[in-house]
Amino acid sequence: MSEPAVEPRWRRLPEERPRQIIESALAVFGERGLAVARLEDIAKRAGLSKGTIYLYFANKEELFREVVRSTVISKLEEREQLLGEPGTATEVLEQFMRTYWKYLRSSEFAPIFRLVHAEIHNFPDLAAFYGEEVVARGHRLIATLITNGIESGEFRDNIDPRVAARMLASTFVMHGVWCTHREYFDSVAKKTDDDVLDELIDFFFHALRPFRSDASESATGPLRS
Amino acid sequence: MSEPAVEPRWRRLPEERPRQIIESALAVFGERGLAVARLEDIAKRAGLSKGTIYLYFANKEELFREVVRSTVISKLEEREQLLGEPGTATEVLEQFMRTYWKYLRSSEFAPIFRLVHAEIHNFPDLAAFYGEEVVARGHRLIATLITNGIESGEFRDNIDPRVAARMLASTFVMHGVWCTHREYFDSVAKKTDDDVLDELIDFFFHALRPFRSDASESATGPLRS
Amino acid sequence: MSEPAVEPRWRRLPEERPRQIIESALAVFGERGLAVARLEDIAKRAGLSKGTIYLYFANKEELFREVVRSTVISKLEEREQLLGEPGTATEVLEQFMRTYWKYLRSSEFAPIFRLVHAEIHNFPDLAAFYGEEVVARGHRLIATLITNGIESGEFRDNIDPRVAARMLASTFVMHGVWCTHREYFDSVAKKTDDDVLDELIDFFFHALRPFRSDASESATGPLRS
Amino acid sequence: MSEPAVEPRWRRLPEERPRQIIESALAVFGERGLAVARLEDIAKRAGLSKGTIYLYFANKEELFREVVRSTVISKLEEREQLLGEPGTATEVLEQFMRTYWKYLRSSEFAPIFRLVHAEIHNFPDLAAFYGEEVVARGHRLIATLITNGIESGEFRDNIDPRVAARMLASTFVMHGVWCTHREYFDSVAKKTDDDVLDELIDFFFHALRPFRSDASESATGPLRS
DNA sequence: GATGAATGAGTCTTCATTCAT
DNA sequence: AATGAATGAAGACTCATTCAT
Repeated sequence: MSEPAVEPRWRRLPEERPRQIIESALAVFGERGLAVARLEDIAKRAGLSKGTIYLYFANKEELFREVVRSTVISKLEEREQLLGEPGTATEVLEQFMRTYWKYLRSSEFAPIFRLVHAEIHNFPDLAAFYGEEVVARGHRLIATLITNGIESGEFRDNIDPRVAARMLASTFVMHGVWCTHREYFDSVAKKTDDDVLDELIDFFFHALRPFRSDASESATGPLRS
Repeated sequence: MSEPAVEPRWRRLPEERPRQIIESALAVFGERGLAVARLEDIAKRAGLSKGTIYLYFANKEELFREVVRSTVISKLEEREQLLGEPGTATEVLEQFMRTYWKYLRSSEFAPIFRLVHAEIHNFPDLAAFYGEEVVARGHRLIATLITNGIESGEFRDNIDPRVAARMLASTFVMHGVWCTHREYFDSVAKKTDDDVLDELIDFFFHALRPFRSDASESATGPLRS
Repeated sequence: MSEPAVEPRWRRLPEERPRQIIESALAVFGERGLAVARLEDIAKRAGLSKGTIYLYFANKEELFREVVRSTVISKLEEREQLLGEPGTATEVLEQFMRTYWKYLRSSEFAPIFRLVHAEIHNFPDLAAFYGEEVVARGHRLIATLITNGIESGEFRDNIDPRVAARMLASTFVMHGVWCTHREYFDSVAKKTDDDVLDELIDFFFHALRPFRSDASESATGPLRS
Repeated sequence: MSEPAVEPRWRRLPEERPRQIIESALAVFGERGLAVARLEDIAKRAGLSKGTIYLYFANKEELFREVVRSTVISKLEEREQLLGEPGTATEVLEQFMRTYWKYLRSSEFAPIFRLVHAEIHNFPDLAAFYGEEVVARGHRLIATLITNGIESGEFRDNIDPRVAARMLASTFVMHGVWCTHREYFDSVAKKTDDDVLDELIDFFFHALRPFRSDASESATGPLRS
């Protein structure tokens, strides 16, 4: 589970296959959901035939598990590396927000979000895995970044970093979802991804700064757009 | 197994049937998802037989549409009434947050959230309906409350009310989801719903207030818990 | 298992269905074997559609179990009634042999024999059931008839009735099988069922009688045919 | 799982392959039946890979034919050699019964019996082959032995040797089957193979002897056990 | 010769939908 | 209006067979 992203499942060989299938499955599961997705479509999209999937995954459910696990795991390490980056807490946090947003806007996030929220109900082990390794671990990372800022005096000290971390994460995630379905949500309909990111960054630095400031370097202008 | 699933005290009024079915369907759809939910289970839970559903709904999909629509609509009016309430913007906004949170923690919200996000791809019309009537309309309501506060000087004036509304809504919604699955998310695991609500209220008033203040009446204590 | 032949499986109604299906299944299973038989063929032969079978039987295997059980059970009681019949031991035993032979030559026996010997391997519970309720119980019945004859002096007393019962049963069963596939077994190819029955009866009375007799009433002629 | 299933000491001679495969196939077919047996299991048991079987047999069905044919044929010659043995008819017949019983109790007989009776419908050519080469030929052999005994005055002369041969064969075969599944058949449950053989021998010499005798050399004791 | 990955036809099984009662 | 038996289309899964290496 924490080994290199592509565990040799229960057969070996064309080292490509499992990854090919998982990618294809992520797309199809993400579009249709676990129950509606057809193995045949996954196979077709991967350029394989139905039966081949069964050479690498015991069944549909097991494939689903691997899709969630392996897609999620591949993101975990790189995220943590931010902690070692040089710069002020403000700079590092802003960098984190930009990276985070990029992930939330990537093609990987939307299907995973849908799958997790739609199906994970029926997979308690996956839910526990996702809750701990993705959500909680993410929150702890953000909390650490904020703590750094509090200690350096960049952020106000009357805030619980863990609470603030949740505020940040929740806001970013929901905005990611809304932006993915821009056509349905007029709140973000006319904004670009970058507009929205700027709003998010502005809002959080305002909320975190010890004093109100009408102008600042990165979150420069007033929020009122 | 051959008796009616629920005690047939008095035959319910026929006009109640559709509502009965929708309630039952919301529960079952919410638990299993549209694709996996079985009409038979919905019927059984409603104390009816499979065929009866077809007397009131054209098919499974149409039933699903009605479930989302009618569940959602019933919430819309009452929400808007807040605008007429007396009190300062701060008081009204806090009241809104409490009401909102109560809804997010009710048994209705989780299934609807799951359904909408799980099936959104397959029901563009529902997505549009939900996006406009629930999300956008909600955002506008919040934005109005915030605008009132800005105009009264209670909130800082360098903020876009519509942006702030989104921040608030996104935070509340995601926290609602996390609290629903507390067992998997250690970030909120040890907190009660009321704890979390207090954090949310605190955070937002801090973010909205024109000047940093270390103590305030409603969001009294420091955020650091 | 010992209730009236047609247990109401796990749904009720058209009291005919289960029996219809079991009869059809006996034929198809008997022809093709459990693995090769197609549910669809069973359904078709019963004038039903595939899905209907699943209203009465959980799956193919369970249907198979019921086929063996119910087909076999229906024969059990009537067989035992012979014990109460009037007449000399010789007369009753001959009557038993005639009845037994009739059953072995009926359309029910061949498929059951094939099924039992081909498939029962994989169903230890069925094997135990069949071994006890059919084979052992049959042997005990025959042994009782022979014991009666020994006590009356009709049969020789230096024979173990239980051993003789097995000899009789084994001979009858195998001859039943060979006669069913007459086309392949020239040993019985040119004989009618009645010829073979006469041979069986002759042989056993010769083997059981205390003294050699060159002529006798029922098993009259010499065995040499 | 990726090593050759059996230790690859020396590569076996290629000419052995077909025999290897047939032996393995007999075991697997015998256990599972033709339809359920998987080529892969046969290959694994033979220490080969699936594809290799196709180098020697056109397909599964052809392999099955060869299994039955070759297993059966190997027994045919040795059986016939009994005819040339020295000794009285009684001695030779008893020797035959012992040899026959040994075969029936060997690991080869049970699977072949099961296969033939299970699949006979689908392979008329095999059925004809088996019926003639095994059953009929066996009956003729026994009939010859009995004829010898009649002519020598050892056996009674009012018996049709061909009929008696069938009686003997049927009894032995069914007892072989019952003994193979001792756990399910209490009639033979507590007896050893040798006990059963003694009973069979006793019974047949009693049935064949011209006069009742309470004691005899080979089938000495009374049958009553 | 030998391998085993890949294929896809063939079946079981489920369940939305229909309809006679 | 209500029922629930019956239908049959749809999809997961297996495994004999092929074929590139």
